[in-house]
Amino acid sequence: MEYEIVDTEHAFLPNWQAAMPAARMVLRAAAQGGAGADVSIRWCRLRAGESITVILPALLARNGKTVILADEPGDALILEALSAGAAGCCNTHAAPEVLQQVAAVVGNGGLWVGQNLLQQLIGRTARILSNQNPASAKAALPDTLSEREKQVAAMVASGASNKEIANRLSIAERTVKAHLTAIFDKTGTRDRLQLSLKINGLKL
Amino acid sequence: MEYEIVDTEHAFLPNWQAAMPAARMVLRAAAQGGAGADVSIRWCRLRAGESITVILPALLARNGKTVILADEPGDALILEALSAGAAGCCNTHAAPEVLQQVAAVVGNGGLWVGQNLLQQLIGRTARILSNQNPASAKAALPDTLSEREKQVAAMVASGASNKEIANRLSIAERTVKAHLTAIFDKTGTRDRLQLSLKINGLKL
DNA sequence: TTGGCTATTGGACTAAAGTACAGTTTTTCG
DNA sequence: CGAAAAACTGTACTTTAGTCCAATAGCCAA
Repeated sequence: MEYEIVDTEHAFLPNWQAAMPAARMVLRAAAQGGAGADVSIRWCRLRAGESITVILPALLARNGKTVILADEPGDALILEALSAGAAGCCNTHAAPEVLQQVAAVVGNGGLWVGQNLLQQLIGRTARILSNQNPASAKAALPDTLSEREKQVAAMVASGASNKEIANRLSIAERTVKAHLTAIFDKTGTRDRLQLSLKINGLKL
Repeated sequence: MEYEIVDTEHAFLPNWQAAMPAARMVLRAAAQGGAGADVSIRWCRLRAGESITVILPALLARNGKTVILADEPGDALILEALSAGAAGCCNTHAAPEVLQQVAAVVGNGGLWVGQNLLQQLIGRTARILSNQNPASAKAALPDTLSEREKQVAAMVASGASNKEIANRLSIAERTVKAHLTAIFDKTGTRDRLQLSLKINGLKL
């Protein structure tokens, strides 16, 4: 349960003190090199105007989870942080209870996302996902595909090779190819990768 | 800190017992009417095949937060639950630690979303927000990849063939293959489709 | 019954993709 | 400068993918 706070100056904010009195304060310069001790969560403060991509990679190379404490957290910033590998991103001046909450979630292997952003994410993506996530990929496929073809298409979209599909469906690899030819034709795709992108909603 | 568990039959599962021994068990029929007491979180079990929209509205009309305990939680189901107003959705048989985690998050006014789904939401929305530009894809790649490799990887992930990549980068197709071999090695993928899924956040 | 659709498979082939081994040039950095 | 990493390319090879032509068998509806 070792916490490490990384910042450009050695100032321990009151809310940090309250949330994690035992945390170790480290200057950002010092945090770059060396093989960090057994830190479970590394809190890195991101000051206004700074870019995540500049400081995050060096931190991720070390052990433990990384949480961004942003002076000016915006949805875009949070998304960027999470995409880049951070386990969470919250306001630098968040209440101690919130920080402890974040620590609990991240410590258990979760990702922390603020409620505002989460609501937005859900609203924005609900329809896309409910129709086009790999699990229910079949639903997103054109009705022109037969049942068997949808089945094969879904497996291709999730990364299976022809041989794997053949084995799992107990049919000849040749048959898989036949289905695929029909699928490419009906869906207007040229190969399995294009098909995957289409099924997964990443391409028009 | 009053917990109420709503189910069709009066069976207290072991993991529930462990996570919240003081919870009150209520049959679904009884939970529909009346002005519930001061319940902070209402856990409602959703059995296999049942629809959320049928049982959730009645529960939301009452006080407290509602969390769905799903026998067969899928991404689509979870989204449906959250969209419909639930504060979280997790597996009926989730470990006690997870349930307590959920309770903590929800109790503090948050929404609880599983990590898988969250990763997907983030990946998708990040792409939407950044308008599919290659920069976002590159950011999602391991920093062990060199600049050129990230460039190639991003193009592969968007569906380009080796020849197309070679033309666009004005290098030999052979060189593209060389980069790909290194990319597969570093990312732990076996072919371009797996790489695409990984980069696009559809696969661990 | 016949025609159409689907599922299945074979052989043969072309085209990509990916690997192995080997090498040169350029860039980066101490 | 000199070492190391990255970028680039070649020949040759194995493995998948995808296509073409052709055929058998089951199911359903006009």
